[in-house]
Amino acid sequence: MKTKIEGPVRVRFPPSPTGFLHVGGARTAIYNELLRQSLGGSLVLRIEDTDRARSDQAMTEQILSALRWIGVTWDEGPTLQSAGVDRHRSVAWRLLAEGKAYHDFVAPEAVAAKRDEMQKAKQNFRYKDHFPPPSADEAKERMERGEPFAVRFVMGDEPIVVSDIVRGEVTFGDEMLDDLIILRSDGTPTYHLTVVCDDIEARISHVIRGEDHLSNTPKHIALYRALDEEPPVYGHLPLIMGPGKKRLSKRHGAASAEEFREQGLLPQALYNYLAFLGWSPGDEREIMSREELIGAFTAERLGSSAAVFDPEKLAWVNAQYMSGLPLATILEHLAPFLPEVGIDLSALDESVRARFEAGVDLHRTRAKNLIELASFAVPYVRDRLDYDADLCAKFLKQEALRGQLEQLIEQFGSLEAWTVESTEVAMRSVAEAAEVKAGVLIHPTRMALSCSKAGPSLFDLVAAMGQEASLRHLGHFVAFLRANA
RNA sequence: GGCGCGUUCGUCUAGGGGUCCAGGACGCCGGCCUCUCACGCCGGUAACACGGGUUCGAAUCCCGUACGCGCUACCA
Repeated sequence: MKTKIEGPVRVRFPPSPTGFLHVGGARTAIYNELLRQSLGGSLVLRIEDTDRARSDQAMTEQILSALRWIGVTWDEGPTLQSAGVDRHRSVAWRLLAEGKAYHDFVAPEAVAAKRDEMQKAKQNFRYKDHFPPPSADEAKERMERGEPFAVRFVMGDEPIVVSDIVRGEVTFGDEMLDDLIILRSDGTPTYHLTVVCDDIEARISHVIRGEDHLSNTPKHIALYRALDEEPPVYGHLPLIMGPGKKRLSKRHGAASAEEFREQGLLPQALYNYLAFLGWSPGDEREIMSREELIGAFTAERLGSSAAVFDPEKLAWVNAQYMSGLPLATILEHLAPFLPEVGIDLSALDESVRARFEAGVDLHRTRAKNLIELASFAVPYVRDRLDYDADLCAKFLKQEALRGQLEQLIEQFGSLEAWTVESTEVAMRSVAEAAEVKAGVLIHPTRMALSCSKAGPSLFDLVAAMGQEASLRHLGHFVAFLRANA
């Protein structure tokens, strides 16, 4: 039975600052945001930094930055899980005092040995079947002797039913229900204790997380009950896989949001693509903005089977945004990639800047990403271009071409109106006078203006470049042909 | 080993007993457009994991098998 969700909701996204924001995590964040935005309520961001050794401030910043880049917004936090350690510990003491947890003096090695033994005998292993809790007196005595101990939570034997938004009711029988450590012998709380405590503390109503936590959920529910708290509504998302439904890793291309950012993808595209990995609006829309997704999102439509991450489809979605977003938005996202190709926007005067923007607008439909777009923009701002003799080999061999291009320069130079139409008329008349097909002039001209054999329709290119820059490049190109003939 | 989850074109998915000889999208192939390359447009390719049931009728419900993934930590 799927549970219908009603708002307002209090949801959370708790990344560990131990690395980059994985696409799976990014998608979890997106669904939580979509749920919160569509139903009202709050999304709280919590940094799970209890594993101090592997966490640091830079990593946390990295994750926040990736979240902001992709366009996920949150209402509360980021709060640090590490700030609640005393609270977590006192909850463990409380459970101990209420007899819902006990002191565990068994050495980890002894447990591991037993586990291995059972594993070899192909038997199910449960801690509580082999290591009975110490009596109160024994525990007291051993504590006084200074023996190290962990705190273990008592799991009942009653089956626990998880009512999951995406999977319906999932029952866990007693084979899986085992006493679990909530406080390590060094006094630090374990994950299961901390999530439950923090979700209670933040009054979380809905926990939407990865499927890897589904089997952990009965433990969490037991903890809620032991603390006399109502468990949240759960929803476990299928995992994002690599090719062949194997675990997704860097080997399959990018696996983190940061990498896509560096590759020059638009965040709108990643957001859109990720939202569709495991969810669909039910109609035939594929390209939906964050706002449209918020309007259409319902948790009931979340899928339950694992999806393979497909960089090719992401590339297509990206291309849709490259051509569909307002120019100003493209320009904004393009800015960080400009220094790489030697463009300093602040140093450009107004006319060059206008030329640059016209060029970006003209090339955006054929650039796969922002890196490519940036390089396409170079000829619009640079005074002189460097031509490649190999690429131009064909033009170098055409002796008549130089003279024809000079004719063209003359014609272009005398044009009063510089438009797609006027330049085309001028070029065709030069071609006609020289008794060659227009293509004979069009291709070298494209090369002269863009250093490339392929590109936009030539007259669009010429119009965007403007008269002055077009003539200048053409002049340089003829000189280049002469010098290398 | 135990337990849990999953399985529709290569990939993302629609579908939830008859309207499905299974629809859309990416990819791939072909065509149109054309000064090139893209975009766009048109067409094609290709799937209900397997086996049993239930039913007049199953992609849809039930059981089993296979495969994949997850959990089974003093990791999170």
